[in-house]
Amino acid sequence: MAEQRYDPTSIEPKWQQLWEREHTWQVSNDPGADGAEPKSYVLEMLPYPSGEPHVGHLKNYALGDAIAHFHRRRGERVLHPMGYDAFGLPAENNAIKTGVHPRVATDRSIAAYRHWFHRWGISIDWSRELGTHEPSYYRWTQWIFLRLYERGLAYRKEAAVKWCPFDQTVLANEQVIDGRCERCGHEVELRQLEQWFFRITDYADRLLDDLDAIDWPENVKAMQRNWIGRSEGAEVTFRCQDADPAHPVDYPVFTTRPDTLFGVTFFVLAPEHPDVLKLVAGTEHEAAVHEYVNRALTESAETRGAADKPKTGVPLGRTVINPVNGEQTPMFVADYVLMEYGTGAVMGVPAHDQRDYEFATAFGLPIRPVVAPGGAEDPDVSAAAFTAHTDDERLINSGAFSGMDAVAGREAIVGWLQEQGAGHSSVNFRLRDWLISRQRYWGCPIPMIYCDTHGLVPVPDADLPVRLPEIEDYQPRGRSPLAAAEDWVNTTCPRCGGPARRETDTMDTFVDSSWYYLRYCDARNDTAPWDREVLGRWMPVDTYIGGIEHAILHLMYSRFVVKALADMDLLDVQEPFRQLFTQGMILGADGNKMSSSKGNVVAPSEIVERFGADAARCYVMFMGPLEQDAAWADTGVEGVYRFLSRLWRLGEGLAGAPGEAGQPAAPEGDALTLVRKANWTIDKVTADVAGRWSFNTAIAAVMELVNEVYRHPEADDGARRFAVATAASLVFPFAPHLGSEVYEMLTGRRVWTEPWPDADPAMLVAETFELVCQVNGRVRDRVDAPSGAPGEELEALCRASTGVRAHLDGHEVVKVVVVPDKLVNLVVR
RNA sequence: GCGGCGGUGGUGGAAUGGUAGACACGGCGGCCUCAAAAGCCGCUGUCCUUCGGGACGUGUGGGUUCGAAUCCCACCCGCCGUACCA
Repeated sequence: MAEQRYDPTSIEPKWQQLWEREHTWQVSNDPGADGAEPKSYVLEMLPYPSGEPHVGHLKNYALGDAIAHFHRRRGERVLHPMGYDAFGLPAENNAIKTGVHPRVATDRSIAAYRHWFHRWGISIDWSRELGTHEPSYYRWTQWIFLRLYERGLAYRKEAAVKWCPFDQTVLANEQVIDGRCERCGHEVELRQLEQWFFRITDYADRLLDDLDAIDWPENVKAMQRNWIGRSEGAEVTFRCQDADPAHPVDYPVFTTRPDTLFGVTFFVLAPEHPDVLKLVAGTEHEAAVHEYVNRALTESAETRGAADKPKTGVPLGRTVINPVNGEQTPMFVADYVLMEYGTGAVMGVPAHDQRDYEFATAFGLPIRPVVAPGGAEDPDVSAAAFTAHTDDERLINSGAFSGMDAVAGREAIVGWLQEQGAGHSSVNFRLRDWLISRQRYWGCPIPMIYCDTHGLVPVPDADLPVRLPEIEDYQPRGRSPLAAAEDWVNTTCPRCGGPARRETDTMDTFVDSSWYYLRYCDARNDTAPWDREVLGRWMPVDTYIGGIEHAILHLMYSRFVVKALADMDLLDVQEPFRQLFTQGMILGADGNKMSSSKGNVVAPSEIVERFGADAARCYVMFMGPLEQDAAWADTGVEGVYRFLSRLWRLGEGLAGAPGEAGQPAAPEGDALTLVRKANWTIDKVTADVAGRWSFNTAIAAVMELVNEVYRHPEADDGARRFAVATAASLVFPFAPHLGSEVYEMLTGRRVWTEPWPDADPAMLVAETFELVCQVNGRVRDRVDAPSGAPGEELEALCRASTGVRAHLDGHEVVKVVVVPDKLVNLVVR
């Protein structure tokens, strides 16, 4: 007889075809008559279709699939859909290079992704598939834009914006990394342009506060908190009278340290501050200030932003009045003050702020300490003083406030300012509004029209979608390529019918992906983006899985959009993603990030062809903790393949009399050992998958069970069959084809219709256990002891063991610690 | 600076105050074979050993505890995020 071998190339297509034919993973929006099954919405971040999927995708979707399968078999109605984030720059840049329409290249990639998701056996409800570039989808992206516009949450304004000279488009703050374009790495420039924004800053407080209510990794929450950057402090008004005594001008500043107001010795405006040039017009300082401002404005964000750069600036020859003591304080312009944060003006307190200290030192300005430990009169004003803080910080040199505790002093000073009308407590955020317009072709058109008579007019809902026109030339030229599509641009005003022009910018693709998980709930609705009631049956996403790189951008934008839609009474959740899981990266075998230039890229297609989808999937789950980065090892896949082969061969050897794979009634000897091990495995895998997402140890447990079956070839077939069927059942979420195959061989049934097994509590305990015998906390022996034996009995067994007796000689036992069913520790002197 | 995470065999990792190193890779030995592949079985933290066992061992130094990889304090190193944010 020829030896049978595990052959994934015949097993896997068989099950894939069956699942496709029977739409096995399709789920209805109708919960059914009883409606008793709890829902579970399991979602992996949708892919950007480019070329073919890589191993990171394999891990992402294998991971989510295991969760989806597990929940289904625990009796939940699971929504597990798929779509494509199809608009975006890479396809467009490729079009510029090759002349191939971005839609053609994108659809080709989508086909490849779809193919591989089938080939990997991912359990997707394909009836809800979508692409964000389809008019049936982006129609509703535009619809959402219009709703935001109506609420005043989408608006146009001119602002200094980040411009990528290579991609020829503006970028959101979040898309600028270290002063460079997130996509192409080119240094960004600042440009004064009129652009579309979403008013995400209106939601800053809620975006911050609601983080406490969601089950997300701490580092992601921390990153979002950081990005939102809430600072509590005060706004304080400094008045400038000497520029034009008849018309004094007030300059408010934001400070987190109002308690240091008496320590202000200078006052600084950002180079971009609109009043800088006005203040020096016609004075001896004008030339120097002009030169300084021009240099600052042309400097790249990266150079200017360097924190270790020495402080520079020039005096304005003007003064402002410090409201707390009436002092005339000299004004400067300096590039360490940023126009985009606070008011673009800063009060300089060199004794209590590192940057102000550096500036004061460079310009010979006085340094006046106003807070000191214990109220000391002559405190340290060196740089070291910034980091040394004590519990007892008191105000000094602060007029009537001197002697007060710093915290109380802060409140007192703000209260006084408020009475004088010179300030008030205030909260400042780092978060800026979301710049969403892009001067590029391959995106969702912004549904707005410019009419000569009526100005900005929204496209009526009935006219949606505003379709992306066909164009010949994708080359960006500082304005949207859409502007060249004259037939499309020229339209009529929806209000008066007069000649009008369309908005030619497209939306940031993060707008497309900020709501796709809502559309899945009701993906084929063509009268509305979703039915609110249907949405209510699925949202929020219970488990969201993706890479950490979206910690800020996508996840913050989605949270904003959901909150805005909730405020419009269009849906009923405040947060889109209840639980978030961020998976670690798969690195190349050399431990580096995979990249074609390093030649360390692992193509999942090759792995799947050589070892099968199940082995590939199991391996990426087995590599280590899912949230951790891990380096690829070919030998690791082989090891997992070996394990699956062993399981398959066991199933093959036992197949023949299906239907008898339940737990044997009264197993003994080897059979009992196997039945116990199987139940232990059920318990372990269930806890590892449900409780702590520890898939590597779950798979290891099934390996142990398989090894145990090999170790007991003489056990009766009933017990072996039970153990092997259990292994197949438990491995199914990770290796769905093999799990299905082996389970069917043994039982004739489909494993995914079987409920997730429950461990038999009676089989989780044995009549004896290995008692660990310790002396002074060190293991000296191990003996068999009856389970549930009383402490005295365990102590006696421990004292009697040879290993312990050798260490008891001539010593007095002063204490005995007994851990039932585990160990005895004798403490001796 | 600030915030988050981590440091365990040759390697990936396991161990949520109770047997450190599960499982897997790699390595060594054996069986099967004419041979190989595949497969199966055994050994594999370090050092010492009279072969019974013993000592040491989870970044470093302290502490708490009968007992610490795990908790506490201090420090060293690494990774990730963020930063002239007033």
